[in-house]
Amino acid sequence: MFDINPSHSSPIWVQIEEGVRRMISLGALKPGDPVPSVRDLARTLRVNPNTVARVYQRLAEAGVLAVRRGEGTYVADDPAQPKKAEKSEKLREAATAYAGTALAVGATADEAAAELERSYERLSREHRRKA
Amino acid sequence: MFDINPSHSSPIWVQIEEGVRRMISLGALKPGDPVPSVRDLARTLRVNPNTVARVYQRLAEAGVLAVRRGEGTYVADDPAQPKKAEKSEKLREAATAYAGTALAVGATADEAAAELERSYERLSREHRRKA
DNA sequence: CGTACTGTATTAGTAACCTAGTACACAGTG
DNA sequence: CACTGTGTACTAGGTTACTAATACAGTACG
Repeated sequence: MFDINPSHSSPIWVQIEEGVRRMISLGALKPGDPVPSVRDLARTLRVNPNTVARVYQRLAEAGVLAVRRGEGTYVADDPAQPKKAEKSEKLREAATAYAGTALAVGATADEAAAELERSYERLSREHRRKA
Repeated sequence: MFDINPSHSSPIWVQIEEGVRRMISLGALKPGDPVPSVRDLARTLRVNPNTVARVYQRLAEAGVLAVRRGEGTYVADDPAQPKKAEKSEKLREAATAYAGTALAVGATADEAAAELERSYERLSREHRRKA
């Protein structure tokens, strides 16, 4: 599936939410596909079921997942994409954070760009592998 | 100086520490220069003095700042740079985080790279302006 | 000396996040 | 029906990050 870093500063539920969205963006999860049950994913990621449940609820509310109570949770038929404005904002915010730490450790723009490319490659590959 | 985002997921003290390191990396703060007093910076950034004090202590311990108790805090004569290994690790971690959210919002590698470049530009400009 | 500025230390309180445990309601299967 | 696996709800507890208030210690200056 994907990995979680409990010692990372960003909350676990955010990491899980992004993980699921990535899987869908990359096509590792397609419309109609079932996602792991709350308890299963919690066990796999070694987190509390409540944390996963919260993410599924958020994603269902956002139109990304469809919940069939008592049966399971599935990728929505037409999974909602972030609105253009929201996408831009989040992208800009994340880019600022990355540029900020890159500058703080004394990395040049080229070094930062190269490392970004490698990360993109790696994440894409990992998700496609487990599709 | 630089900006702080209290609603951001990363702790305020991390943002401050990175901010100071950026200023030094970019030459806005030079060896021997005084940095704002704990209380001054705290007031400017609208944070608690203890938070700033903690950052200064960490940076002093790391060899980036030199504290002259009762007098003030200054950039070290030869401010320590992160070790190569540490630099690589932090860069990779930050790049992974950025690539992760970029993929989650459905951004292409090109879009992410372009946004990164803009952020680099902006941060560099801001710091040089206030040097 | 006294005053005013530095950094430092200690204690207490608040909020967010996560964990843990339990219980309930719905769907599928035998 | 019983049984199992779904999502959901609720309460309680711990940890971490930050705030708040206060006090202490060193330096500069008049």
